[in-house]
Amino acid sequence: MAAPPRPTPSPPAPRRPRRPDTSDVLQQIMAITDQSLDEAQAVSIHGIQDEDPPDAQLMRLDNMLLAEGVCRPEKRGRRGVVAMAGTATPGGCPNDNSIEHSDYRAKLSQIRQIYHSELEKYEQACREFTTHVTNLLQEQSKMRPVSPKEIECMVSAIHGKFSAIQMQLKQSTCEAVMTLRSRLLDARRKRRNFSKQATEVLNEYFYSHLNNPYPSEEAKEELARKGSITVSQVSNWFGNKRIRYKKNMGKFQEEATIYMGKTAVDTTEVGVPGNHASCLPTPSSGSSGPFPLPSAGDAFLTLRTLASLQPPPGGGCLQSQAQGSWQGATPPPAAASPAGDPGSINSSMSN
DNA sequence: GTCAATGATTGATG
DNA sequence: CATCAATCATTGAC
Repeated sequence: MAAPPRPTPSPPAPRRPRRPDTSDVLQQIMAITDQSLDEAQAVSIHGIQDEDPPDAQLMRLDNMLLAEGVCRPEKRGRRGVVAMAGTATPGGCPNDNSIEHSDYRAKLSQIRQIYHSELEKYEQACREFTTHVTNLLQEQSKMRPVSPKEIECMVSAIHGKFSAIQMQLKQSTCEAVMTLRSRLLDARRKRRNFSKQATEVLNEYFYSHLNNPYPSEEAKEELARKGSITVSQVSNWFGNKRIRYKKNMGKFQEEATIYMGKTAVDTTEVGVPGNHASCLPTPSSGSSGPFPLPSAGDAFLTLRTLASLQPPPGGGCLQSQAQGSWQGATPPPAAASPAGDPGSINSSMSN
């Protein structure tokens, strides 16, 4: 209340990438043509160079455009893009993202097209202007002596100007790509609800391992496969679930009843049902009896209801499971305890 | 538009 | 590095 707990991260300021326009280019060219020859001469190569050494910057831009797959027109820019797309997704590329990625690729391709057509225009303009100026100088040579050196100087001055413009183009392109990337690829806060199948699988695991809802890496992979999500999504889900369940168990009672009943039925009726129940590895330390049964924590109060709703039909350890100490003050359960296994449904029944 | 649910991110911790 | 806790940001129901 006193102070906002977290300063809102810089708002995603809707920056509009400034794309070089043809009119922009024309203006630049006009600016050049407006210059008297003397002025143009003054801005000779070295003049430009020590004004702002473009080498390093230009190289950076070039590298970046190359990396982004903007350079090398249609020459299989795919590789670069795909590789980059991969890096933007921590822990693998979920099928889910492919939509955004194709969107991204489409837009990137647009940018690439614009970039190349602009570049082409610049180059052509540069060539034309150069010939124009040389012609002019040749005309002048009829009136006065024009040294080849003077021509050379002029030409390089023009090229210098045009490469400065090109640099702007590259810069703008880089900016555009970055913006696009942060919008589409980094999809950080993009959220899509999991499929029913996924939540089902996750909830089943969660409630059947309520005494130790910490799936091992293997279990996470299995869950991820079954729910068609990524392992990190599974981890996120369990992280959220544990906390939210702990915070407000009352709210989850119904859900718990459903899923615990489900798994109980599954396991009691068929033992190992036709499915691959045994494929889901028990939690990292699960099978070896992870939990010292608590002396009835607060979990008991809410879960008592469960117990009455769900009379243990032989797999009656549901409720004791649910009192697992992970809800308590000492969360990290991974430290295997010597205590006997209260009996997770999976391990006890499927064994 | 409001609001709860929920997936993702972040910073702290061991 | 996995997890917790707080928070953000989107979704979907109303």
